[in-house]
Amino acid sequence: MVQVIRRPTIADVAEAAGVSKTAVSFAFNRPDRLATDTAVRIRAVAETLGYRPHPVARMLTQGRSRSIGILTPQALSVVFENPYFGTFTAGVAAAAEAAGYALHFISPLHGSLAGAVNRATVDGVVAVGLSAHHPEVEQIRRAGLPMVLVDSTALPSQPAIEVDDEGGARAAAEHLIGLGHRRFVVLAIEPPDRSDVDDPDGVPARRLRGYLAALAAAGIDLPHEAILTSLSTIPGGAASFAETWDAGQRPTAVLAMSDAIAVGAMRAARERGLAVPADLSVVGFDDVELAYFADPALTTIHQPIARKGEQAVELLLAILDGRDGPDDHEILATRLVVRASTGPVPDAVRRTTEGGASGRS
Amino acid sequence: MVQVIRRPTIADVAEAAGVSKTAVSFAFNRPDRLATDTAVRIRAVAETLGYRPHPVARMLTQGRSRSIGILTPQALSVVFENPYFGTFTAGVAAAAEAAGYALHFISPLHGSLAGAVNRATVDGVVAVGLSAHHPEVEQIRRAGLPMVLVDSTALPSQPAIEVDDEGGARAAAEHLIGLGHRRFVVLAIEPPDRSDVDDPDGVPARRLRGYLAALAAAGIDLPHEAILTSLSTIPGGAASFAETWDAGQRPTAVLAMSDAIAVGAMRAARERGLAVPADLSVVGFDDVELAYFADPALTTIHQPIARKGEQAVELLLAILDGRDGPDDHEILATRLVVRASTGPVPDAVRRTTEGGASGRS
DNA sequence: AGCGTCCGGTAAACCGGTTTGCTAAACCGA
DNA sequence: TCGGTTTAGCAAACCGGTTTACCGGACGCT
Repeated sequence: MVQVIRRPTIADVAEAAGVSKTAVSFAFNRPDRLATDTAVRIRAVAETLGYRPHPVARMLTQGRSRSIGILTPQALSVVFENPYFGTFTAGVAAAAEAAGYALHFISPLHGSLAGAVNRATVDGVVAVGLSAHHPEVEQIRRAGLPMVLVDSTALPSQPAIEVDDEGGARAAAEHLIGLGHRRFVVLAIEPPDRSDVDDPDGVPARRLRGYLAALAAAGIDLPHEAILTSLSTIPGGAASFAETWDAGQRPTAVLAMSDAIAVGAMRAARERGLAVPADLSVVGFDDVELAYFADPALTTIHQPIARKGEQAVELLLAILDGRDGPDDHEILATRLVVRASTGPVPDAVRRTTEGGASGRS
Repeated sequence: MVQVIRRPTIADVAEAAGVSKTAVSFAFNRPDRLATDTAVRIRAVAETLGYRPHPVARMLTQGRSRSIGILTPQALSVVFENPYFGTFTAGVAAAAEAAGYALHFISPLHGSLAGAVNRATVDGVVAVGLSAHHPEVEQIRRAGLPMVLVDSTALPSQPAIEVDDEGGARAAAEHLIGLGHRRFVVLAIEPPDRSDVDDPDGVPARRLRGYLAALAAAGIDLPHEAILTSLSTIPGGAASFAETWDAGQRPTAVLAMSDAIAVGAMRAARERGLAVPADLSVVGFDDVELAYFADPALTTIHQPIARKGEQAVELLLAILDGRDGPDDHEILATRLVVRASTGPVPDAVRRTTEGGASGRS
């Protein structure tokens, strides 16, 4: 005969202590409503029974879960490989913990982000990298779940934390132009979802606009084939650079949309006998720890990653508490950090291309 | 007059469709129990009302949350700063997502891990870096929550995924000893909780045992003051090395318990005019991406970080499904990866200390 | 003594779903 | 025509808590 272990319920405790369920509930949540010794006795009984209030039942009555969701358009297993996300999450966690909220990660389960959201027991959501006109976003809004967008242009009615990606990208390109470079290759981030490839609000599109604006201002044309796309990983960046180089393109400077891609490009370049920055300049984006410790240290665009996470949660909590409306948009600044991966265009190249404008060899 | 937006319940849908709550529930969960056209009609009504079943209510009746918890003894904001954790989490997420489970992070809220656990709506827990005899662990077990331990020696009755930390540490020390080093400093990881400082099952203690075993076998004594402790971060490692160096100790080799600490030590060493590995050899632990891209590339002990996360979840799910008992222990291997941060002991030092045994100057 | 308050505690409704009988009508074969 | 089997749908119980409304007794005051 198997001893069935059933978790004790509030009714079990009530019976064992000879009181009502109400009394047990009060003993835990409103001890002032009970005589001190009664409350103590009830808690003692509960302790010996190993009782702990069922969190789900508690949630149901209170209507709050005291946890917030992080919505990612990609599987967590890929997203967490990116150190950028770790830093962002640290910021999110700092603000959430300070307010006593736990973190719940929501990623497309079995391909359906909407389905995952419906399963999730959260009071609100921070969505990262999901554009405002995304169908999922619309569905979540309809479900009445408060949400703050990150890394996506804000809609008027949709709260969001914005970063000046375009300005940062412009600064990156201007830096290289100032060093005399005129043959570029852009290593872009591949959007997680095919449908987002041309999303004008997405981070890739915003950064591309910044690059192109600076290049155009300098009279430089960037041919279509000088824009390569890959996942924001070191291998992804390496593959992109390898593809363009092996196809015969001979850029002197690489505009990478993430530090991971930049480091991958440097690796692929080194494998092809190129010295950075003597033969090739590389500038990344994000300024993660990797950028500082890469060899050579990576020139990149700094953005306040952790701060972004904190702000998103703070805004979300403000909305949850009714302290703030959905129309609060803040734009965080970016800035160029010059390290060792960028330098003047090689003399040999300068002589052959003086006045040239193409990124092709 | 404010329009109060109340989320529609199953009763609202039932009324609007002119059926019972049961019918609505069946329309979603057991369409075969209903006439096809009725089910279709009900779902249409639900759609126009914007109804989605309340996940908490659903959990309550089904008794499952379809999410698993990650228990960390430190605040998430510090834990996520560590790239090691990102990789581990990626492994956890891969296995969890494959099985349709979401991830819920549980960290000590307001200092109480037990309190946080009680709030959490999870089917099971993966606890990282929590020793089996920790009071919190005992409490969770009593609460009947299935749990798998990681980075902690297993108790017979407590399922766990183990890594051969001691063997790895021994290999690290033997590598340096083989290069002729005899003056060491150990940069240890500071346990999150003061009460865990002397936990013999913890990762720091296991790695220290490995170091000491190798040193003892070579007849080398490690003085007490040659063991420094810090958080497992780059600044932490830098501070530790600075402290020991500035106190006058002159080691030729550093045994760092994590790659982050190792990189921090290299940084502090460089600031003090030391060349790695010419003047100082450094070996890390974990083999995170940082180790590969550090300058110089870090010699370290590789452990299968992501795989560890996957295995932990797989074991947990097996227990949840009743497919497996709590007595399944697997020990994952570690191995030395030699890169550029270690080299032979400097000649000058060798001459002066031939036969010496101390880590002091 | 009589009246109003406070104290300690309880019964029952409620949160929003799922699941278990049960019933009435439709269907079916002999 | 009639008993037996499906079929379609419903009422009510249930999950495990919280919260509201109420009640009896002790206390304090005039």
